Amino acid sequence: MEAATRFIVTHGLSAPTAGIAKEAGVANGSLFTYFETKTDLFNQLYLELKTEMGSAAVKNLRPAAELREQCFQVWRNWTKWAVCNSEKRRVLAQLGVSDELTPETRAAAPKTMAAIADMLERIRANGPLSKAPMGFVVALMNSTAEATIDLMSQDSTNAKKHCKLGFDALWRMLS
Amino acid sequence: MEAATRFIVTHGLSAPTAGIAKEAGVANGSLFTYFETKTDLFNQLYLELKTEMGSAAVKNLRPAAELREQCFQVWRNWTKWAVCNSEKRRVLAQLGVSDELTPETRAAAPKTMAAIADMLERIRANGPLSKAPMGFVVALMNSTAEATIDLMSQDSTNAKKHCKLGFDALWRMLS
Amino acid sequence: MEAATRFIVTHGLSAPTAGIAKEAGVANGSLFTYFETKTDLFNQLYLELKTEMGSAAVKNLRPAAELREQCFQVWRNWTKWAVCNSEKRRVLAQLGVSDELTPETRAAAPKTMAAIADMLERIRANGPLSKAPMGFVVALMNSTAEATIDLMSQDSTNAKKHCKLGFDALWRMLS
Amino acid sequence: MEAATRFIVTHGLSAPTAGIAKEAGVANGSLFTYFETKTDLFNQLYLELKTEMGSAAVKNLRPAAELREQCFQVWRNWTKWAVCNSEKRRVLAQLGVSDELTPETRAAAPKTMAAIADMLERIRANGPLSKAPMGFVVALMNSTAEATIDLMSQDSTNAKKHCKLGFDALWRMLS
DNA sequence: CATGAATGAGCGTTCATTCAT
DNA sequence: GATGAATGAACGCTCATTCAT
Repeated sequence: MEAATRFIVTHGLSAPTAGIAKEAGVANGSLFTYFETKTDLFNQLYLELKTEMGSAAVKNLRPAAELREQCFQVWRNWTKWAVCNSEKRRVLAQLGVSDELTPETRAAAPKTMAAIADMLERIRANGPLSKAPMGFVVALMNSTAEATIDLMSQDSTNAKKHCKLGFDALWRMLS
Repeated sequence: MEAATRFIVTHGLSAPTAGIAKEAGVANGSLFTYFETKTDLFNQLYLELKTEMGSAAVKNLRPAAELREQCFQVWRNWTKWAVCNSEKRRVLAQLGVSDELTPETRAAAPKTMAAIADMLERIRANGPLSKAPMGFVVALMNSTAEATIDLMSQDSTNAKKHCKLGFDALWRMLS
Repeated sequence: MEAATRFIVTHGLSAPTAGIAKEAGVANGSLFTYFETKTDLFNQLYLELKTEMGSAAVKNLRPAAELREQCFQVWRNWTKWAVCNSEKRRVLAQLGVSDELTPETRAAAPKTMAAIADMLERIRANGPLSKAPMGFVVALMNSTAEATIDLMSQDSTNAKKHCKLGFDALWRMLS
Repeated sequence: MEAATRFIVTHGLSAPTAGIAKEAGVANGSLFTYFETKTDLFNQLYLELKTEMGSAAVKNLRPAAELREQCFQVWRNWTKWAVCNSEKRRVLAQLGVSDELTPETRAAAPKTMAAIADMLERIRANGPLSKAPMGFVVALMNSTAEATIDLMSQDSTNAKKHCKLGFDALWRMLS
């Protein structure tokens, strides 16, 4: 899967399975010992990366802390992971918009970020978006994060500042 | 190009050129009279759709009006166009993340929304994002719009309300 | 199709489509311009050969002649065609037992030999097989012909004699 | 080999060796401890089935009995075995026409039915086929048997009657 | 310029066979 | 001897692109 991530970053989702196998140092046929089809590989990879990202985001989370502080912690974790794992993030983005993901995968994806959704739910409840659907709020957070991560990656010297900048923007929206 | 849009929506970016040609009612070979390669078609299509969207967004814009009102007008135009032209929007999204777009195309894309960028520039100047790079602000507006449009499409009965909801969220971020 | 026949004779039904295409002097992809799939090619080829054989068998048939004479004429035509077109016959045999033929093809096959079946029907009516199902009588004739053709091919010097020998055996069975 | 028979019936001769091994309850690699190649397995299987059929056909044969009666006994044995072992018969048929059988196997095959050939030889000697090659007579008997077995299998209620019907047809040819 | 048959490189996948354990 | 993961050649089929008409 690491090999797949590496190879997809440079060759896109149309990367030949043979190339992925080679990158992994195995014969092309061997790939199909582990994944029934290329699509299957993509789906598993997507969930693995998504889960990793979700786990990274909730590290060191103190449930007792203030909501704003909790959220900022998640934000810091999340953006840091994305900046440090830009390949994984890029592949995640590509897979997310591809039409290779099965409905099952799409359905399983939100569960990897359930803890964050819970937190967001509590934030939303008392703010201006109290009547907006959760999906919308999640989408807003997601896309604000994406923009922030892009900015942090482009100008990594000021990464910390940008991180805060993005979070403040998010918080203005939510509360 | 209309045919391409229609066909790509249902078949994805891997749609055979022969299929696009058939949808357009011409011979498969004829397609290559107008576009050197499939990639070329994609690039031209992307710019055309982007331009159309940009033009739609600035319709009826009154430069004399208040900034907030101007921005809301753009927002209404934009989201309405996207809801009414969901096929075009979908294709635009697919092309945007594809690795078929040339650097030239990516460079030319912002110019289609120059008027909006100008407006955004003025809004930003006096707000909390005054020190953030323009690209970041544009990305925020873009992604907020995307989320809003999704919401409006899913629940079109309350489209107007959702449009306002999204705009308010955006405005909170920007000012 | 001629090329397919030639190539299948030497390589069996597992002959690569690329080989068939090359034998035909076209690119491997071109084969699929004419036949949707390899299976499709096999089905069409089967019916073509079967039809050709059926047509050959009923050449110069005089409906006014005695039944025995008519039958002998068919027999002579049939065995001669088979001996002269041993490649086609061999491919026909291979296709006949393969599991590539669709039910449609199997259903269409008897129609190519309808005239012979009619004749056989009249012969059977007054003989010892009057109560046997037509399918059985057809199978008997078929297999007797096969054995005869093999004999004629192996020892072509006495082909004519063998042809008569086979026919007499058939006639003894039928009448 | 039983497993191979079972598996080939449902999957054809292109059945994966892995499938055959699984059906036999052994690891896929183990299959190659007993058979050097897949072709080798096919050849051995063919001879085994052929031998079994030949043995079944000559059961309870009384050399003292009249030729016709002896032949009928063989005929009854043979058709009964084939009807009761339709899987084996089907596989035998598939193997017989496949191009996997080596010349050695083809050469060894007749020996499995030597006793029947002997009997047939004596029948032929005094009949209308006295001058026909033995191979031809064997082929006739074979194919008549095949047709009869098919009929018996399709309409097993009247199996006995069909058996007699087929034998009478054969006998008319031979004597 | 329009056509559409022809091209052939390239892909995902299969499977007989090997071999380290 | 038994295992089953690993192998890699081979296959059927697709499709962007070409070009003679």
